Amino acid sequence: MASKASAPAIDKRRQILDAAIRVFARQGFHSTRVSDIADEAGVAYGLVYHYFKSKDEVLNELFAERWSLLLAAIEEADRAGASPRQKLEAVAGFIVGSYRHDPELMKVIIVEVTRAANSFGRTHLPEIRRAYDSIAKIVAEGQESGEFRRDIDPTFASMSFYGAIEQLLTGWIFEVIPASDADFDQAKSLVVATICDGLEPR
Amino acid sequence: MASKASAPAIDKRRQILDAAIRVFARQGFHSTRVSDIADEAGVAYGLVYHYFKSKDEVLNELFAERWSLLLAAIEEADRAGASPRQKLEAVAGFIVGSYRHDPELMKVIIVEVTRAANSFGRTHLPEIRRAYDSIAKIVAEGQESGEFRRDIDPTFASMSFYGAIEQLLTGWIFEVIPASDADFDQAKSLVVATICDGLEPR
DNA sequence: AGACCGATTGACTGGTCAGTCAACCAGCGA
DNA sequence: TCGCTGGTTGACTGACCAGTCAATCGGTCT
Repeated sequence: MASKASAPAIDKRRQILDAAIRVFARQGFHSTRVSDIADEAGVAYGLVYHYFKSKDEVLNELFAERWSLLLAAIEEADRAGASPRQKLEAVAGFIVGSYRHDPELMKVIIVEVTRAANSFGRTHLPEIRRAYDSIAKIVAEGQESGEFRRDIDPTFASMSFYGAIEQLLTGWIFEVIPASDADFDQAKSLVVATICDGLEPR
Repeated sequence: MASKASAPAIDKRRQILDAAIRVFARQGFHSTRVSDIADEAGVAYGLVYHYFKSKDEVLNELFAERWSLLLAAIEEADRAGASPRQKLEAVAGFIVGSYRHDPELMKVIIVEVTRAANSFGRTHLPEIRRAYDSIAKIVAEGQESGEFRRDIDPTFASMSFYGAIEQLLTGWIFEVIPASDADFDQAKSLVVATICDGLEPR
C-alpha cells in the first residue's frame, strides 16, 4: 500500500524541518552543519539530501511556509477589519501570536531571512516586500477614509509599524525585554497605540 | 624617527578597516574571505593579521568605533535637547545622518551586528542595550514632565522608536524605499512625527 | 520466491579558508 | 658600513564541511 510507505516519508521530511528550526534557532544558519540537523532529527546525514537539494533549501522552505501564512493573515485582516486601526491590530496580533506560538521559528525567519540583506533577505525580497506593501495599503485606505492623517507616506508608515513590531520580537529574542504571556498580550495593543495615537498626550 | 615609521603604519590599519567596510557591505561578513579584505585594501594577506588578531576583530573594531559615537550622540541629545521630542529628533537625526554619511558602514553594523542574534549581536549586546536604555531614559523623562503619556512603558517605546528607524535604514539598504537627500531629511521628522503624534489625526 | 523501488544509511571527496610563519625589506642609530 | 627593529609579504597547512554515491533495508506486487 502506498500510504504505509509515504506516510512515514512525509513524517521524516517534517521531522527534518522541525529539527532544522531548533538547530538554526540555537546556533544560527551559518554555524549549523547539515550533520547537526540530521542528528537533531534522528536521521542519517544523507536523508536530508533526499528531501532537500541543499542546506539553503531547508531554510527557504521554512521561510516560505511561514511567510505565506503572514501574507494571508495581513490580507485577511484588511478584509475583515472594520477600522484601519483594527486592521493594524490584527496584523500585530498575528505576528506576536506567531512568536508566542513558535518563537524558534520566528527567530530563524527574522534573524536569518528578513534581516539578512546579503543572503536570504535578498532572495526573498519580493515576498518580504509584499508584506510591506499590504500594510501600506491598509494605511493608505485609512488615509482616504480620513481615519489616518494624510501627511505621512503610507510606505513610510508601513516600515515604521513593521519595524517597531520586529524590534519587539528582536527584544524577546535577545532577551532584553521580558517575554511573559502578559507581555505578549500587552505588546499588540501597545504597538498600535504608539503608532496610531503617538507618545504625546491627546 | 618614530613618526616616519608609525604614520604609514596607522594608515595601513585604517586602510584595512575601510576596505573591510566596503567588502563586508558588498558581500556580507560570512562570505568575505580575509583575502578579499587584503585585496581591496591593496595590502598583503598577512598584514591583516599584523593589525588584527582575527577576522572577527576587524568587525568588532568597526562596530565599536561607530557605536561609541552613537552612544555619545544620544547622551548629548539628552543633555542638549529642550523637549523630549527634540531629543528624539536629535537621535533620529544622528542615526539617519550616519547612514547618509557612510551607508556602507551602517549597513555592516546593522546587518552583521545589531541584528545578528547568534553571533556578533550577542557579543555586543551590552553596548547595544545601552543605546536602548538611553532612549528609554529620554522617554521616561518626558513622561515625568508630562510631555509624554504615561501608559506606555519607556523600554517599550524605546524599542519601537529604534525599531522604526532601523527599519527605515533597512529599507534603504534593501533599496525598497527611495534614498535621496530629500528622503533622508524627511525621514527624521517623519519617524518622530509618527512616534510622537501617531497616525491618527489630532 | 524473487524482482522491484523508494526510503535510508554513512563513509568519503573535493574544495574552501582562517590563521601561521619564515623570509624579506626599509629606515635608523651606532 | 652594519646590525637592529618593526612593517610587510604570500605560500602553506590543517581543519572543516557541503554535497555525493554506492550499498542496504523493507515493503509491495506478481
